[in-house]
Amino acid sequence: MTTERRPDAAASAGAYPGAAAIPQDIDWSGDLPVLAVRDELIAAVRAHQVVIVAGETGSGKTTQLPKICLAAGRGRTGMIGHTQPRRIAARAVASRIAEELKTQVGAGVGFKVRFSDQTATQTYLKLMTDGVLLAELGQDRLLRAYDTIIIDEAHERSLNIDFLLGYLRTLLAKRPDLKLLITSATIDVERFSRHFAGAPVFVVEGRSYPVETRYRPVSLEAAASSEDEGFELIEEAIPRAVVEAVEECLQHERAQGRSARGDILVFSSSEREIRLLADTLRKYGPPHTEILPLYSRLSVAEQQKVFERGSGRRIVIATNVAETSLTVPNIHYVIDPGFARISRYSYRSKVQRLPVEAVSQASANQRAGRCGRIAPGVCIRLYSEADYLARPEFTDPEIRRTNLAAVILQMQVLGLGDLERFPFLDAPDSRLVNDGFRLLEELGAVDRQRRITTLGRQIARLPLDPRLARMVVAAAPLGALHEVLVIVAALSVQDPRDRPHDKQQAADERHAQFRHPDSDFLFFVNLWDVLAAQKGELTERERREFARKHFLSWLRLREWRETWRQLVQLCEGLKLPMNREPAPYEAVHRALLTGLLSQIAHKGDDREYQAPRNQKALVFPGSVLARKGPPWIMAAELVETHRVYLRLAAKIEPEWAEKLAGDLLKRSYSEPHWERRQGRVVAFEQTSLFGLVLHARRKVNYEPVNRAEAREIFIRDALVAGDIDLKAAFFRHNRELIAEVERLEDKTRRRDLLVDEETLYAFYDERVPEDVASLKTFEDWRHRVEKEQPGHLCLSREQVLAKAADDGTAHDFPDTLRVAGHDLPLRYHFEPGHEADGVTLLLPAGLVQEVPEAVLEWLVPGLLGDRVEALLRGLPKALRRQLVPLPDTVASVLQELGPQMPGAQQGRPQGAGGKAPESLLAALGQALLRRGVRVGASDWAG
DNA sequence: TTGTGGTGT
Repeated sequence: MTTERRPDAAASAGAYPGAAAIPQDIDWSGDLPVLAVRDELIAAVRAHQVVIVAGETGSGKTTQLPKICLAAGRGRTGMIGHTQPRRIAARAVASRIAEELKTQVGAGVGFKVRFSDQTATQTYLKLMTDGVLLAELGQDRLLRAYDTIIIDEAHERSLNIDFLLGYLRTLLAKRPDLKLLITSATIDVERFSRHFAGAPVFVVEGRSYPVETRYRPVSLEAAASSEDEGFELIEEAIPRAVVEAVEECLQHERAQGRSARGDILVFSSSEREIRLLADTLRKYGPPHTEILPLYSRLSVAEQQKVFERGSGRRIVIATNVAETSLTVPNIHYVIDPGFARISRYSYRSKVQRLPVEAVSQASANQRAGRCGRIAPGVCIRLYSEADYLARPEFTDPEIRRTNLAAVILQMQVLGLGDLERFPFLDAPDSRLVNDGFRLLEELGAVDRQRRITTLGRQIARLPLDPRLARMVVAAAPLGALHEVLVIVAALSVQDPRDRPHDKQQAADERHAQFRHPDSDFLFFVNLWDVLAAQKGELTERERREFARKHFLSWLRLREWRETWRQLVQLCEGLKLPMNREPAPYEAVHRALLTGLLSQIAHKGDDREYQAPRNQKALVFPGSVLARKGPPWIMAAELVETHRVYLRLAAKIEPEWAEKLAGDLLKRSYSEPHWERRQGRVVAFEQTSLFGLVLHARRKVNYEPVNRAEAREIFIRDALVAGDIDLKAAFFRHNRELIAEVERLEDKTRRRDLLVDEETLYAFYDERVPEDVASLKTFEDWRHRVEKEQPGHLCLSREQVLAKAADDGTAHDFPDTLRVAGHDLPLRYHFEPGHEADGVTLLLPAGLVQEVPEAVLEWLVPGLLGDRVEALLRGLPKALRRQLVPLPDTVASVLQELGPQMPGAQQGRPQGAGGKAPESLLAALGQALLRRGVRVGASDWAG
């Protein structure tokens, strides 16, 4: 780790001690192509602010350019900063150049990568990763620590490089004293030149041997009949073609009469395909040949085999790791099927995809170049020349195919303004930019106006993916910072688990003891606890042994620990308190969920999960949840390969997501209605997040949702309909008033006496304030208002009566009927067709015998008219005709019948005990007879 | 039933 640190560069620009350490004489020995143009380069550096140097591997540009800069007088007012895409390269280049300049690494020449700063005050040449230079922008906006900057391997076009090239272009005007050198493979250098106002380009020969390219297109005859051509190609046709190509290499070697065997490098697109090719080659390939897989995730020991020279011939089957990151020694032949997995972020599905694609011409050439380093080589391409020529010249730069949230956030912090106008070499797709902002908004790092928030600044200060940084910030208040830092550190380095192909089961068994049944994340916490406990107890040797036995990569464990340590320090700076007690599951996972809101999924049929935006996904088979499948999960990654996989997952409760989602949560309401028991208006709420329904039908108080509508429902269904438990005088009064009118309606067999509901609604609507929509708010208001106006809510008789009812009602429709000396209650009901329609005498069983039927025929005075009219209408036509106009006859007959009603003299009908009453039909018959119409008993209908 | 390769305040 760091021993010395430079003082603040900007403040000490005048007192830069590196210049004094620069050697007087530079050793130019060594036979490197770049030295042929050394003097021109020195002159160019002096004359131009920007110089582009294109050269292939072996040109010596990486080691000689810094020296050329020194010779051109650079490094005198600030360091020469020299960036590399990879840490390993930064270290290696630093030690090579330190040796050539006869200084020590960490003295005149230093390097700085994550976790290791080997620079000193006298350092005049600083190797670093491009990520480090970017990070330094935070403290040193004008890069005053440097008077020269070399961006190496610019053709790789990583996000870091593209950002740096854009930033440096803006910086050149502000720092006229700054020199910039850009090196690249000999591809597309004109683009770089144009980007920097026509900077001069030097093309330096690589020192490599000629490579003969042979095109051997894969025969797809066998695949033609297959339904899945891609499958056929990868599973059968390519392995077959590779076997043939290997044979061709061996034939070539025999024809050359070479004594030493040459190794063969086969490019492959994935671990799976490597296995497939390896199996095929072991079966059908040449005997006595070592087959070596090579890919980044391979354990260190297995990778190391590639660099240990064995005795026999070797065939190395490698992913793209061998195209840029690792140089496989002794390669005379390259076999290139022409495919690679390319990471592409889909702004539409918000998913990282890893499709297998045909590689670009640039990539194919880079692959071919891998066999021309020690001798003339042969590259066999398993595709046609026409295919090659039809391919894109260059691989899409990363900025065109990745999520841009981190870059956007960085630019916001640096105040670089509008990303759309930033001078990128290739402008990012605006849809990717929008999606980057969308993610930042989801994380709360920017607001709706896309301005960075306080939270965003905290996130930006952590050297983490924004999602992971968000988790860290959330963890402290939840008392789960310790666990979350352990997890986040693990997620930001390579998985420390080794899983050698031939010992998969053993590895899985060893790893199983650290598993948590519901969460892949807690694996890391469990493992961490065990490793932490060992620190005081076991020697390093014992701990290494433990790691080995448990299929854990010591190197990656160290990276994990160092990342964690760095994060712990930063959290202290951010004043995020560390928990001492272990955090419960919920706290840890709520914190994680803050960064993974758009990566939740809901269990569907079978093992399939429904992920956001209507996507089907599967839990990655290595997860503890792969078999179990709880209803709701979140995943650290959502990657599409053969399927969409949810990798590193944990069980969650949908309520956690609901609470965290804020404005992202969509709520819809249905069926708002009054609930008497709750005394309020409720509705069913449906919540959803990114199209996933978190809760389908939850009963909620509707008042805060839509107060106006809730109030209307409250007035209509509670106050007007009377469906409310109110012990209030006004309410009893109003109910009684309404009941009275309703009784009147029943008696008079009409439905137009009570005012309609709208009128009653209007009455309350006028009085009840806007903010009253429930029993409680209503009562609170009523108690206040009735102190001033006690009758404020009382309806008057006029207000409930639609028309004035006549005053004869009490006589015409008595409430009781006097029968056999008893006042018996009468019930009125107006509902034609109903059993109880009309008037009903409630007769105790004991009195049944005492009531003459004749009494009942007469009904009550108010109904007698209708009854008589009905009887007359029921007469045979011949009789009826003599009674027209019927209404007149009814009116005049009633005049006579009225006084004859039972009990009419006393004002009340009478039953047995008085004079026996005459039957209605008899009385009516008499009345009609007086009008000259004789009605027989059989003439009465029914 | 399984993922290309890097980088960091």
